[in-house]
Amino acid sequence: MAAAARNGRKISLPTVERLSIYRHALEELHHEGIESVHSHQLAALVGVTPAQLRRDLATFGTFGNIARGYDVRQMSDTISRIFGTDELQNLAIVGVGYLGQALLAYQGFEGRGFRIVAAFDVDPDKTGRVFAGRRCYPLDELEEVISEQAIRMLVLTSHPEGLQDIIDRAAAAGVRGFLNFVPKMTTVPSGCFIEPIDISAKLEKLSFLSGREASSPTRSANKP
Amino acid sequence: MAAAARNGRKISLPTVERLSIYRHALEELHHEGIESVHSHQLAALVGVTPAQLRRDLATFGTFGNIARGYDVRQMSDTISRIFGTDELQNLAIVGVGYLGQALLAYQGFEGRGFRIVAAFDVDPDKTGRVFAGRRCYPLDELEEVISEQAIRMLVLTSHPEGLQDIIDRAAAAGVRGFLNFVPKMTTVPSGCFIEPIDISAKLEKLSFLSGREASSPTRSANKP
DNA sequence: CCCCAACTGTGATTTAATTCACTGTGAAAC
DNA sequence: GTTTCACAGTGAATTAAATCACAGTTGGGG
Repeated sequence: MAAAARNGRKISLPTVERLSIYRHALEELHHEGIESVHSHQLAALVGVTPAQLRRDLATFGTFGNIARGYDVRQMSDTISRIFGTDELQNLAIVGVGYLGQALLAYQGFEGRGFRIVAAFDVDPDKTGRVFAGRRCYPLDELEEVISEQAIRMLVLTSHPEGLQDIIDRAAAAGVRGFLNFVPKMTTVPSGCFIEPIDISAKLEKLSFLSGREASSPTRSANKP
Repeated sequence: MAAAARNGRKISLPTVERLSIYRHALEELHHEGIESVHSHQLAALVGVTPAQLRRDLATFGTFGNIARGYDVRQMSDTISRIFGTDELQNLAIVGVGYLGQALLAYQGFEGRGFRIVAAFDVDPDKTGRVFAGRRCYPLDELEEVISEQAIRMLVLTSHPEGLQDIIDRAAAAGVRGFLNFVPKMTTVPSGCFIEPIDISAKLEKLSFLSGREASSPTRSANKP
């Protein structure tokens, strides 16, 4: 059965991160009309070893038919269920600058189980307006809108000032996850999670890797 | 001495990633006028253990004065040198959509050692125009501009179609690093590096973490 | 001038992640 | 029906990362 052992089992974060990659590859296979796939095929596609793929999946239960391999559709659905994205989750964006507007315009979230339902900003020129179909609220109404629209996660693209306060208020209002593009040190209350995305840091990593003269890469972002 | 052991030593990628965080915290300390810092102070600031911080730094040589701790300015400079961002590195953006324009408008890269000098797009309505001070070239001129402007890294925000071809051409023209926002499986020639940023994947991770009911987080993005 | 306190750098240890290697299974071939 | 083959799942082994714990050092205080 595909039922995942989601009770208090110890699940490593690297595994969860790879799950996203697997699911993405499975979606592509599904689009190509492929219905089942073997561990070594999928592993080659995403650049991991077959053993690791099998180990990752085994964390959540047993999926595969021995002779047919893994059912593409079923495995994709199961991963969605593990993520909790089998039903659309409501997000809001804090900070309607260039990046915020880019995210509001991005069409790819719904296919991954997320829906941006609101935006917030301090700028009175922006509040009240509608961006890509979503209303921009003043920050005063943060708690109210979070509660009304059942917002589970916040995407932070605002200015650094007052960021910590926004996080604390949102957490108190029931938000548990924060995706943070703002290069600023923050903390979240226990039970909440924050995932920083530091674009400059990624560039620094690339610069570091590129800089060492064509020596053996310790580990690359893809297969060597 | 602060001279780093940058000869063929084995350096773990997790360490390099934390270096970005350390440097960022050091910049903040520098702004506050603080000149030296002890491992336990800096460690607390960024959410790692003092031992890990010391171990990370020791990878690159020996920095610290035992009684004064680490010299903020010197250590920040040393990290820049390790990254190779002590001199500005030229970047170009491929794909001048919402995200591409947001990155072009972002003011924070120069302070981290990066300068966007050009943009590329397929759309004839965009090529020839200037976005936030940078010219947008047609993709035909990719090799030419890379070579003329000494572009070391590419930021990919285009449509998935033709992405692999762009990577291959850019790599042949001398680009060694790619920051990829496009949710598409790609490969790079050996000696090149690609760093994917999958925003939806980060949201999935957050959703997974939030979903498990307030149980002990296996590991969080910040200190527990 | 010498002792004390506190810190860095690092060998040793522990913990986590990955890979290896084999077992049992199920479908297909004959 | 039986044999064969290839694969999923998994304990065991290996490798990598993080933590512990201490030796050696340096500045400050008496």
